[in-house]
Amino acid sequence: MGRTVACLDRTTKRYVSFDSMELMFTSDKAVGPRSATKILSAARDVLTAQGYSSLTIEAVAAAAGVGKSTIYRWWPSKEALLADAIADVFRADEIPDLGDTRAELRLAVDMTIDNYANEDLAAGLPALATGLLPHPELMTRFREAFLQRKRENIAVALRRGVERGDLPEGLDTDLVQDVWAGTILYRRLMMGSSLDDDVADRLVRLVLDSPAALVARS
Amino acid sequence: MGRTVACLDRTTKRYVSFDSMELMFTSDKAVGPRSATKILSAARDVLTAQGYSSLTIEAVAAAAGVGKSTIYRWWPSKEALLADAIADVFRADEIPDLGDTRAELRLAVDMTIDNYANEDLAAGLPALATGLLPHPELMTRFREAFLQRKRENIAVALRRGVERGDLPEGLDTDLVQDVWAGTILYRRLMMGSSLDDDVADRLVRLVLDSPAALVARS
Amino acid sequence: MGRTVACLDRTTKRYVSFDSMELMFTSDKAVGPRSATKILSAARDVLTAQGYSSLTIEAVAAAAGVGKSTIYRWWPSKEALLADAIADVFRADEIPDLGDTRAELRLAVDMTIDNYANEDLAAGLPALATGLLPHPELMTRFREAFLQRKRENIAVALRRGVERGDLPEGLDTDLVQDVWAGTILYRRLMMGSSLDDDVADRLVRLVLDSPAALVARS
Amino acid sequence: MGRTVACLDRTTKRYVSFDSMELMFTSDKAVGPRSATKILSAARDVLTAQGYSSLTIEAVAAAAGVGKSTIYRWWPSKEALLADAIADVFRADEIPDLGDTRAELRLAVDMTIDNYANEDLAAGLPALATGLLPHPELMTRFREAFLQRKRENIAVALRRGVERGDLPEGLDTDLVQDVWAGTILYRRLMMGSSLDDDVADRLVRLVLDSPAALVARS
DNA sequence: AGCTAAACGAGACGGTACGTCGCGTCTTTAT
DNA sequence: ATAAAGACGCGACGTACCGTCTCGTTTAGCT
Repeated sequence: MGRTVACLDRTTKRYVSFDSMELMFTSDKAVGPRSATKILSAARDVLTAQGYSSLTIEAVAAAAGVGKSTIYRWWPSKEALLADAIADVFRADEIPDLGDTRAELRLAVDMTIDNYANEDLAAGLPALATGLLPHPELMTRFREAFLQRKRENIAVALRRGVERGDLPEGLDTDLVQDVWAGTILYRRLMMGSSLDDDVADRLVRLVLDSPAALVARS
Repeated sequence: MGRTVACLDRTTKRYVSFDSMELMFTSDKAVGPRSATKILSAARDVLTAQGYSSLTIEAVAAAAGVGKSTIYRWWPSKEALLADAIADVFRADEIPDLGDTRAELRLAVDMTIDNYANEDLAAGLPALATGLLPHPELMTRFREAFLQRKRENIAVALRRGVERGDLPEGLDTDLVQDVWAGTILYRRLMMGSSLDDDVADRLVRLVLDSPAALVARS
Repeated sequence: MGRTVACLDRTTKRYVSFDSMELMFTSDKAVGPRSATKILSAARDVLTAQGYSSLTIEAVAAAAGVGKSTIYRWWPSKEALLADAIADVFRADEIPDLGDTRAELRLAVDMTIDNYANEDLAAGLPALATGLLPHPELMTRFREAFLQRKRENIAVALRRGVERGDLPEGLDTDLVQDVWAGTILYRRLMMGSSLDDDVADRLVRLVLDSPAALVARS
Repeated sequence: MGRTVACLDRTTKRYVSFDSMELMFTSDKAVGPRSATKILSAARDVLTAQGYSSLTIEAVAAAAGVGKSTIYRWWPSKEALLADAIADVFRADEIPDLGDTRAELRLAVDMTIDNYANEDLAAGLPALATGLLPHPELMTRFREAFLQRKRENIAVALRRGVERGDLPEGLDTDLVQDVWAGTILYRRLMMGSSLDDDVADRLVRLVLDSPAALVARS
């Protein structure tokens, strides 16, 4: 299971996001920008070291030792670059079957916290939202490339809970994840609150205890 | 009860937030920007009509028929201006005592949805978060000026629910509001999902049904 | 008698070239770019020190300690700037009445050589020609602002020669000047030949000796 | 008798100009760019159709259906390419012995006008001058490859005039040609004046009538 | 006829300069 | 006296070409 990276489709001349594993498997030679790694990592470095307001294409190019045009050749905008830079380090692990629904849910919440509470990259998320909001089609592509895998992996764990009878039939796995991610992001970005053990535990219990509210409209 | 607006203290040269009522009451003394209303409303117009990326000081000045320096005299940054422009229309109503906890919670959720799902202004929120994130002290002041009143009014309603016995002693009102606001914002900004009646109802039931998870650590 | 400088007509919002004397006479305060002098002189410095291929707007701005936009605000193109920079030091003296036609013609030829053989600025002339050729209307304005005065002053001297009987009625003063300027420029730019005393003398004699060929078509 | 074309000496890695006849005669050895003709003609096409400012290597390569590297393989710079493109169509005919000096001189002047008044290519000449000025050695090589033959052919005709006694001993054939070419170019490029029959005739008479001024310093 | 080496097309790359836009400051003009 | 208008130094934008550099792919002369 790999990360997504940017690539220009040579046939359509349109930019597409490949899964890096696909990339590796489809070609033993590097396809796409030769310096994709260098560039994405430089973008993260700049974001971490200087903050979003200093995340300019020129700064990334300089940090990566690359010409601006190389970045523009492969990424159509700062948002696209930022999306890939974040996606590249976004956790989307499969939740192992532990035989213990509560433990699995806790793993899912922890992974979500890992992603959103990441000191540096989290700063990029609202910026990304700002940039993508006026372009719903980009937003959709971003969700698919970026959040899909993580949400699917977590949904698998939730469905295991349903099978075990720990969670009710018809659980709205999307809503559960919106509650988790939303609460975590909101506390992180707007409230600056802690995202400690206690909060994680309560988010788990919220799902274990109140399933009726989280069951999809019949 | 008025809205907060920004103002530069001429003595200390520091930026301060006035309650707009104060402003209105003292306006015969020509304190504060004469064109505050024009400017904030122009800012919202630009944001609505052209999106955040076109929300420049120059555009706001032009739309308000005002010189750039007039804006800079009173607001130290685009973020400050944006914050006031949003705060100016942010709903923070008191929740009336309906004698019915569920109905009151629903009012609270609806108000939150009103604020965050507002087609146009919501676009400004992640931008605001982006701008404020590197400045925790600004973020704090923003929270106080901006979210405080709304959260207090909702907390009053939640505590009424506790007194009525509909909600448990020790309910963590902050966490409740984080779950509500977070879920709503996340769906609005990241998922583009609907924020319909059903979701509102389930967010209410989530709080009514699973109080254990929402009680502060003992 | 002044030099031409660039100026934006505030009414028409179009760029115009003013005679600097006019400029001085029309306004005791500086009209036009506050740093016109700094900029034009920086342009000449760069041209002299590094050659035309290094004469970039960015280099001029840097050398003048000025923002690029200040240059673009007042000059619509590199050619316009170059034209003014050259015009600013282009000799267009009146030829004094010496009572000696040969001596006056020699003054005229020497002035022409001064202008075109100038080690550094001459390099700018073919560049200017290249830039203006596709825009006949610019070329016309350039001729008027730039060459007119010089040609008129020389024509005055030629007509004195006609009055004295040293040159024939109907002398084509334009053709004379085209022959002089053309020969000098061609030797300077294309042949790299010397432009010494001897050449100057022969260009004078060419006009004194062969008037028939230089009389306008009857 | 052919035209000169550019070629990179594979041994010395220096650029040399071949006479195109040499090229044709040696072409069985595959010397020189296979697509020299295509490229030079594409260069002229671009210059004619879009002007000098659009004469980029990339545009020429595209117009010629050729890779950029093929051009760079054979021409070290845009100026070299332009020089060859112009030289390729530059007239340098021998002036036939008509037994009539005036008629022969007129042929020479007409040929010069043909070359310099060519609507499209003339635009390339000042550009060429601009590019070559900072490199005197290139300028010299250009003169030799480009102007030499034409000037020699005209000089032959002038010397026939001397032998016939129509022109004086010691006539400075270089100065004559500088006057002709200079006047024509200057009127064409700087003045935009006509280059009609009348001008041609007067340039001829200028040389026939005023030989003293055109005799080399004794 | 098949092989080999060159020349070739295509175009990615690190760069430089372009001309534009908006920033936040400062100056001028006109109430 | 205050504010509009807007010039200014600055820095990033996204674009166009530069000249260099791999890449396969012709293509032509030589076994």
